[in-house]
Amino acid sequence: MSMGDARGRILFAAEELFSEHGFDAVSMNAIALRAGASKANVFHHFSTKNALYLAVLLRARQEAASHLRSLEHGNGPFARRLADFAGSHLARLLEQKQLSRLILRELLTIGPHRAQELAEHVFEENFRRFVLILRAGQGSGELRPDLDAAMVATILLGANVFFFEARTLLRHFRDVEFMEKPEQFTEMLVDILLHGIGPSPHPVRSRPLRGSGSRINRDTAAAARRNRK
Amino acid sequence: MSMGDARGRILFAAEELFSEHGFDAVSMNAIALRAGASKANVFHHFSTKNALYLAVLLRARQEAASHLRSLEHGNGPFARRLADFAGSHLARLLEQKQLSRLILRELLTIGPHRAQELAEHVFEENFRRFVLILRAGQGSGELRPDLDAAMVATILLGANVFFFEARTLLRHFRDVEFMEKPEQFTEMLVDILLHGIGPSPHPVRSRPLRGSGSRINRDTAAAARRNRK
DNA sequence: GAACCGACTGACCGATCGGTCAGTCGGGGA
DNA sequence: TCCCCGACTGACCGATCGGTCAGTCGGTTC
Repeated sequence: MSMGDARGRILFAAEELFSEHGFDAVSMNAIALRAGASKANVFHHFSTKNALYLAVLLRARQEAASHLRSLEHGNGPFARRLADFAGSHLARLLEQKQLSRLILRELLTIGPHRAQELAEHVFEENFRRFVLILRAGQGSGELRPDLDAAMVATILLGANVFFFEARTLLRHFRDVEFMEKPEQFTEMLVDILLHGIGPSPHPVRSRPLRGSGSRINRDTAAAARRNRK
Repeated sequence: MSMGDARGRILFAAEELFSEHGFDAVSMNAIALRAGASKANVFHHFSTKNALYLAVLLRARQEAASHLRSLEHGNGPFARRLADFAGSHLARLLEQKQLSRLILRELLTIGPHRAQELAEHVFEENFRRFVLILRAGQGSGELRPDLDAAMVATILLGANVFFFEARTLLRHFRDVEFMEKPEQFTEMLVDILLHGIGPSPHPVRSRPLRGSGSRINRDTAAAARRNRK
């Protein structure tokens, strides 16, 4: 929790508050209080409120980029890589929920100009990497070649993001039972995607992902977690 | 633009500003200016800033509920109903982007308590209605019975919401070509879902989803034919 | 006409906002 | 020893915040 230097504590407090309440709802005084510093000291380390916000955002981006870069381990079968990616991505959203919310908030606020910058410098690299995985799957015949790979990527990411951002809502729906089990969500998501994506004339449902029985393998998410560390 | 009474103009201005910048970033003065009224008059019609915000939010909810209720016309084949639902939902997100953003903003802010209220009073009804459509599809054999219907609903809604909220970003990605054509997005989405959802050995592929057998899915139709053999 | 109404306004309130400033303090280099 | 520098503070600034208030105005009712 408490980092040694005040600067770190300020950044941490700002990250918490900004992600929880948004930029305008958080005062520099509140940040200083939570960080255990004086307001003037906050301005000593960060020249303006906006500079502090940008510093927090920068950390979020770097964190996101570095983490997603670690997902490149993939040489296994396509289904496995897909499940790994989906599981890791969702797990990361949930683990770093403050940063995730921060970025989702940004998404709602930014205009076209900042969007382009954000797209090019931060997200496109990861998105493209994912798309390339999918294209590789198409090339090797493990994925329907007529599909738009970016489309598939969008669906998968969208499902994960929606799971994350609407989870406090979905949790209350009678029909929803998977909210407390992200791994199960990932598993079902990949199952659904695969059988829509699979190239074979018959759905590949009978073909096991990892050589176990006909049921969708229950431990892909666990495998993803294992692979990550 | 200009509605007759000042109260209406205030509500309209508030809706614009709140959805664009968020609650805390908008001052009552700004709302009054945009509405062409004095700040005191705004307080004459709405006792507090929060009351005004709630009034805007209430309108958004009612609007959302009434519109989704109009989607219940469904007696056609399952694939058609699914495409209709997805298409209408996405179209509505894009048409009413101010209200949509408003609600997405709320989702990021609310705590568990307000979430429950919001869930029960506004969204669950629509969500459940959609789930029932899916369950009906399962009952009539048009949809894989082993799937969690709520899960399928979440994926579809998530894809649409993500399309909406990330569209300023996605538009800049080289791999993404469908951002300017929501109908094409819906079509591909439903295609992917259907072939993952269809009952196992022979997926039900209803003919054209939308009235005209348009050029739209020459690729996907070809793939469907390929998959069938 | 008098009495009353809701719509509406400008001037004003205390609180809080982001940001500044002069100055205190402790540690390290000369 | 002196000096300097970065971390840090409390007191303070003008601007703006949400909200109040006394009062004006045009229309309706008796």
